[in-house]
Amino acid sequence: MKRKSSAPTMKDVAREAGVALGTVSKVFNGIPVGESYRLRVEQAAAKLGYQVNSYARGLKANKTGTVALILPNAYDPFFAALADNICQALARRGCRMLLTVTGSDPDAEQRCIRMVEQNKVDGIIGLTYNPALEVPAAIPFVSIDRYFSPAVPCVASDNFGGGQLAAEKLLELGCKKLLFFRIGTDVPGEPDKRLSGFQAACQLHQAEHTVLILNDREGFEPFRTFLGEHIRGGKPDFDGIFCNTDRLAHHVICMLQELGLAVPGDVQVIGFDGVRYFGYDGYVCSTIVQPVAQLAETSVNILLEEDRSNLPSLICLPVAYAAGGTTRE
Amino acid sequence: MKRKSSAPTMKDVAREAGVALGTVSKVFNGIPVGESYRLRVEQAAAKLGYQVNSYARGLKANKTGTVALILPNAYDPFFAALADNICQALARRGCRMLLTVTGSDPDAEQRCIRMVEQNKVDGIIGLTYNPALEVPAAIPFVSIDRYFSPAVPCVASDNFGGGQLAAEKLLELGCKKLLFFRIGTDVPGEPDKRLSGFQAACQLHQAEHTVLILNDREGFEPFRTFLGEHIRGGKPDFDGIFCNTDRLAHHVICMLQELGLAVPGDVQVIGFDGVRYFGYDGYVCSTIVQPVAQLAETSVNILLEEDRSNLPSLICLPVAYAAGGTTRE
DNA sequence: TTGTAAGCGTTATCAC
DNA sequence: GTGATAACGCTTACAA
Repeated sequence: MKRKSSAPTMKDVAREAGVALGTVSKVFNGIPVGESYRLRVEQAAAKLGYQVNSYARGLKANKTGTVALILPNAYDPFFAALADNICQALARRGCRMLLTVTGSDPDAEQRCIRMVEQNKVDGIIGLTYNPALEVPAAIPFVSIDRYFSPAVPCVASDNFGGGQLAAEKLLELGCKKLLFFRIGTDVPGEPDKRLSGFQAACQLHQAEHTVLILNDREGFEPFRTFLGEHIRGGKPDFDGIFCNTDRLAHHVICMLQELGLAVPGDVQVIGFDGVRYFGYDGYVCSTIVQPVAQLAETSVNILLEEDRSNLPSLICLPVAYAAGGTTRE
Repeated sequence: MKRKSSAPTMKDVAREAGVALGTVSKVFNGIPVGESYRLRVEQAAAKLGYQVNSYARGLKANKTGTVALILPNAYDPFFAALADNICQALARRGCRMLLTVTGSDPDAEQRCIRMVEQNKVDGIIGLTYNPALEVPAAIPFVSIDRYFSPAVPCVASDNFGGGQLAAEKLLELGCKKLLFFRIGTDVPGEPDKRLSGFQAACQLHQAEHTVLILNDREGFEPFRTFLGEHIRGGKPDFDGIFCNTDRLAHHVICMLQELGLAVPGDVQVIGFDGVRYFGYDGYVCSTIVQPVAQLAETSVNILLEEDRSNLPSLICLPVAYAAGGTTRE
């Protein structure tokens, strides 16, 4: 019988191995130690099932090997993929991930930050919508999709390039009259650039285009109304739609079909995000795919970068077009 | 200027407030203390932006307010919903969630367990496929969807009831010849009961039914072959299919359509899980909905239960049928 | 009631 | 290269 019932400590290992406490510590920190000692310690540790207590270690070393990820939610396919990839990227670096979801509530976002602050995490990766969010200067912070200030590194997809790409693809596929649809929050963010890129490409190619932007709380119905109003004699005024997100694209496609239009026959639709059925099957629609894995990897790399004196303030990662059945190939 | 550059400690607060260290501690632990003292402490803490260091606290109290969730991945819509709901349920109880993903790799699962063991989490919720998984007896553990032993509480949907419900719905909707399709792991788990329930209902109603079970690594193609072989003259040998998961249902529906059959016109299909488009839009198909929120809430409640002497070994939560366009209503 | 002091498990600094 | 010893920030008896 070992002492109490609690987990074995370094002291136990030291006693078991017949060495000093400090020696055990060195073994577990990769600090050179006599071969015979190391073996004795390792055997004793294995025998006792010893695990270093990372809290005690964190208390002393002021590093905990834990990073917090703050997300609006974990069920949205894009966020879910992000969480998954970030978790893996962190694991590769020997870190654990604390996940908090905010429900897009600014107060909850601030609470989450405070909560993880207590936990002495080594860093925070946040995808947030609180325009007044106070990020603690003491903890490394990386923002995804939202630029705060030069001091806070932001990692995002090349949203501008993605918007361009979408427009060019539609034109290349024969579309003559384009539509841009967007629905979302008022809080400015990198994704806003999708429209800019789209417009830039349209201008460059002198393509007719219309823009419709809605706020979250208005719901999808105004799009239906708009679409309905622009169909004359069964044929639409437009033949290509770029939607700000795959989710919107999906809704729009359903609306078009309900209105009797064929996709991609009458109208071609491209979304944004690269959402797949069940997370890993085919694309839900033709789309501009965000490089989720690179987004994750990059965020983690920047967050864990030792030299924080010279970090980029914005990194945009390349997107790619993927056919998903709602464009004519 | 405060001392170093590091975060303020209780000692700083005590000095600032002009009280003793112990008093500050009491204030932050809700232990009664003189009103005037409490105010002084609170003001000082606010002024300094003090946050209790939960690692130091955990070191002493042996409670960290952190729970680990071990999942095969975070991108599968069901797992993602689970992660989201468990995160919320934990937050409601003042706990944080450490998320680890294993890629369904048994070794990775064991590694995750060891990793979180180091972190002195207050408990572990696991959805795992390692049949030989060693769950540490010292840490409260709740298993989702897989029964280990009477000592390890398992929380699951009422899979048997769900299977029954699916069969009954199909029969009620006029199906005469039923099919059960399943694809998945060999590791036994609660979801296996979906078939048992389905068969029980078929027997009860004396309904013809066929069962096809595949292993993950065989892919979906055998289903296509099977379906193709059972269509004569454009009409199928069957008119109702219950698929083990919504994902399988989705693939089957695509196959049926490719084979020229109408869903739900010629064949009705019911899946299992309750997967929604983009996590919160409509159901992907008619389905037996798992009560994800209750699954999460229940797991957390059992995990955090103080009295661990008398825990249930298996809890099954009620499922519900939801129409999703692949059945005739 | 308030203040004091002894740890919790590690790491880091020294003498040996 | 090894082994005492003093922190790290907090909780908690216990003494004032």
